[in-house]
Amino acid sequence: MAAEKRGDGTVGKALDVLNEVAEIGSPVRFSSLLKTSKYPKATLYRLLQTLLNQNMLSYNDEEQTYKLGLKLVRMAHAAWLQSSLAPIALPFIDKLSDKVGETVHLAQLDNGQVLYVDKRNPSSPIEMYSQAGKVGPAYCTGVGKAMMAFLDEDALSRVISKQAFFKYTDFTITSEKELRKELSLIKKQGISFDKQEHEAKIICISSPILSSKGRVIGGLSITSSIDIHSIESLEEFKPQLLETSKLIGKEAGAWNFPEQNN
Amino acid sequence: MAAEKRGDGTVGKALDVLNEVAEIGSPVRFSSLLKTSKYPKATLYRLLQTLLNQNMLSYNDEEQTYKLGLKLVRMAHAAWLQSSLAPIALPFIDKLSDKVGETVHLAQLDNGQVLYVDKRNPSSPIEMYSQAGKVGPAYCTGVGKAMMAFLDEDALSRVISKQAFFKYTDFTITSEKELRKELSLIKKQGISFDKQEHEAKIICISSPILSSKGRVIGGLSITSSIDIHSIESLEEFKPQLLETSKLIGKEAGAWNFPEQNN
DNA sequence: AATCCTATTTCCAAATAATGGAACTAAGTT
DNA sequence: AACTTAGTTCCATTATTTGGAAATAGGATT
Repeated sequence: MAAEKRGDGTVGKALDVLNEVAEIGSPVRFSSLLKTSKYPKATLYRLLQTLLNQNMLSYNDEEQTYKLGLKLVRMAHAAWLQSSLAPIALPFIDKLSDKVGETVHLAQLDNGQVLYVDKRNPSSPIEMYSQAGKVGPAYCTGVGKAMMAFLDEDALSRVISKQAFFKYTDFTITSEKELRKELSLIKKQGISFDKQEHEAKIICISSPILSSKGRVIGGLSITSSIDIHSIESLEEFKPQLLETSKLIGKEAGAWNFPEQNN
Repeated sequence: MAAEKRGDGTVGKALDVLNEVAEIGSPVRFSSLLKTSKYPKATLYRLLQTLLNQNMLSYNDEEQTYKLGLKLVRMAHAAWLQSSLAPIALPFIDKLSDKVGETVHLAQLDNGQVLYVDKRNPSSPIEMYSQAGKVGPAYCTGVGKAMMAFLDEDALSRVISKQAFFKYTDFTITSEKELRKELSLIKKQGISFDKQEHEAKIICISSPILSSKGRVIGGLSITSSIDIHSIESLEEFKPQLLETSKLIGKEAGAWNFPEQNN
């Protein structure tokens, strides 16, 4: 279900194809791409060749498959440095991670999803799949809900419209109504929890990172497992979490970090 | 000094502009880009608009500046997963890092440079700037030299021609002749060292990761500082380093990891 | 408040590049 | 040898890109 972009000419089409390859997530053959592609054979073929030339894709001769190129990894590092909260938040996250000894995530909202932009592991990490660059759902993660709770109605409804409300676990929120109720509670409390809503056994406490004008610029969370913590014991991190979020927000202001989100 | 790609039409031009923004490394204004761009005003303008539309760039209204977009961070995560050695090498690197308690880097050659694709920090990290996605010079890093040493002459001369031979420290190798001498020594020993050649005080021991056919697919290093280790004490890691590299090479074979490099 | 900058954005006819149906090639199958 | 399937190339038509120039916006200066 690739997003359709209107009217960006050839560049748009090429990036469309690139996205398709990214979404498939594993090396793909031409014919396989052709089946789901909205472009005719010759066009798709040429777009792939161009992307290959540009090192945005790489091609495996033996298997005749295309996959994303390393050039993207390089570019993304630059993007991460100049466009994410991570470099600004780095020292604060290090400190928080040291203090609490648990997994810490830094996230931003991107196109209605949670984009993790940094992560700190404790010395003995719990098994969990997340990394910088990974995206996750907003409606059933701690950071996602924390950020949504502090959006203005306009931005919020845009974000909500993009939620899939897939029931990952028995505890996943699966309707807009439930979600909005939860969000207003979060806004009151200033903090959100993930009570095994996305992954079984995984719980977290999160807070939004707000700019000086009160606009959402990111989210911060401390994650653990029910084998180690209860929601109640996670709640003890609340002061440190809020303090760190505040410091990051202030620092971001000093760096003129932009506030818009979608 | 952006790489010129000829003949990829509009897509090539757009990616060229994207690269330019990436290389500048900080938010840029239109006029600033225009000065160094090979495209006329209106063309550059439209290319930027297209990239904005596609979320490859983001625009700061107040400052009127362009920077790389978060979409790149998302795509790169996918690229990292499907095109780098990192996912394959992950368990082996974790284990090595645990055993030696030092910083471990996993790198690949990309366009004549060292591209770091993964990194493990010890519990008490030394101060050092490197991350997944970061690139570094090949001629003066442990992993760079280890990988170069095992290239065939054809690939090697291509890579050497791309080296800048900038003198980072008093110990940096600054000529092709010196480098080739060093590389043949490395090939004999099966291991390379970085003796403060890139950053003062930073030393490392590295080995190449070879495919079953003996072709270079990556490099692995254990890094430390002269405050903690001598070159001699780093050398004690040699067996573990070689063992890990071998295991990763074998695993990569099982996964059909491609062997080409430039 | 009028004028002059300078930076950014829009316009449009000419130039160029992209398109895609169809034909072709290569590699495997019956 | 005939047939299938997958990938690549061709080329006249069509659509997009191009870029000089003009318009606009936002300061700064008088």
